[in-house]
Amino acid sequence: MFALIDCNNFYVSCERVFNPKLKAKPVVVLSNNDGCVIARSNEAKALGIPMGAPAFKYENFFEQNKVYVFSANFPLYGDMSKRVMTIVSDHSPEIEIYSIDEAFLKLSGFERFDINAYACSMRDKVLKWTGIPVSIGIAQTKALTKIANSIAKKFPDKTQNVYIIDSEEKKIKALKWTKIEDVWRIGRQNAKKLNSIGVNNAYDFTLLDSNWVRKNMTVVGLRLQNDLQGLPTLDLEALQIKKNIATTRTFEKNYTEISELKERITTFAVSCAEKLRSQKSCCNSLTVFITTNKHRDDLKQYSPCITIKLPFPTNSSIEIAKFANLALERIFKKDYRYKKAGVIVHDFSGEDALQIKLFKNRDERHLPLMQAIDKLNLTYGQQKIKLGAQDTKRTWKMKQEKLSPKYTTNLSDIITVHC
DNA sequence: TCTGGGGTCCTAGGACCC
DNA sequence: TCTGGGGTCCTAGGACCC
Repeated sequence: MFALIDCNNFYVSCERVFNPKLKAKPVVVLSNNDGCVIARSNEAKALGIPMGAPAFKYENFFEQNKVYVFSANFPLYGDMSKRVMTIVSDHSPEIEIYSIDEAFLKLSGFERFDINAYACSMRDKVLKWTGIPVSIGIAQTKALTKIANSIAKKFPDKTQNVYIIDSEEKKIKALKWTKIEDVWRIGRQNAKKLNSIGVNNAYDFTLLDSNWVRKNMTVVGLRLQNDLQGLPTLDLEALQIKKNIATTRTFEKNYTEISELKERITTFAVSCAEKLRSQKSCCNSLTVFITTNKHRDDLKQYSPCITIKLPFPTNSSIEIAKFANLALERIFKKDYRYKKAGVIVHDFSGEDALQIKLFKNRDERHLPLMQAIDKLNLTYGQQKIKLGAQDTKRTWKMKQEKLSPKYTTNLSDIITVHC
């Protein structure tokens, strides 16, 4: 059997742990730049606020309905996630941390266990030790645990947030209950395709001819079908180092000059290089993109993107920034209003695996220099040491007007208890 | 005025090889 | 008249996830 542990309305729950007056109130958390809604409490969902709602369109609505609004506080959520995962990982030697708020467990050798009692005690322990409520779904396969989990979440009174699919009848009932567009790994495009041939729920999907599924939904769809039928096909996946690292941002205003974009691209490149160094990788190629505002159909659109191969693997901020700017120069065109840009690095090799090239080699002096910069930034705060091409006056990163304190990761934000 | 950010996997098609 | 067959590698783009 597999189990899926999923934190309920995770970001909202994190805010509630340190701010109890938010309990039973509508609460939403906004994306970076306070752009759109990325988490909602049950009360906010009941008010009809959709996922991804643009915040500016809902300003009045939030006020009228007394909705508590927060800017995303990722240091807090990341730290709370670590605490939850530590507890969860005590419950099985085989775990896959699937996202910031979800983990799969493999329950091998639990045949003689009362799995329900085991799951309930895990749920209680996480709540008591971290304050985060979780739902747990258990079934034969990963795809079925996803469904079990949504049942556990949807019917808290009946399930106490723990649901096990352990019989054929329960499986069929659960599959019939799940709308096809709500199935894990069925996105908008596939749902449309399936609806058009009369497949409306997960059960219909399991009955489809597997050749049709293979042909129209690739092996991805076929694996999912097997898994939903109860045939374990998707296994736990080991934690691996990243294969891509990206830093992308929407700007607070439109940029038209290449000099402005160069400053942004340099900053994004530096951020990618820092992330590369933290996982001890070098990149061999990078992609730069810039784009105009896609939500404005009255403006001229231009969204170029370019990938370049680097002459040698590197994780030096200086080198990566230099190549990213060369790439930018090749795609930039005048007379457009750019709203967003990004740098993505890929094709990684290990930091130590240096390959000597005949003509161009990386500058070995960069490595100790970068180590020194990383150390200084760690001690004195992010971005204290910057490249000259970055805007040294720019101290803020993005719009975060409703940010809660970093209760668990910043000593000056620690909560005070009055006895 | 204002609409997020960061990932993974798969496939088709081009370029190349003998 | 007629122009093979079997590979590999790489990349862009689509679809999906949270």
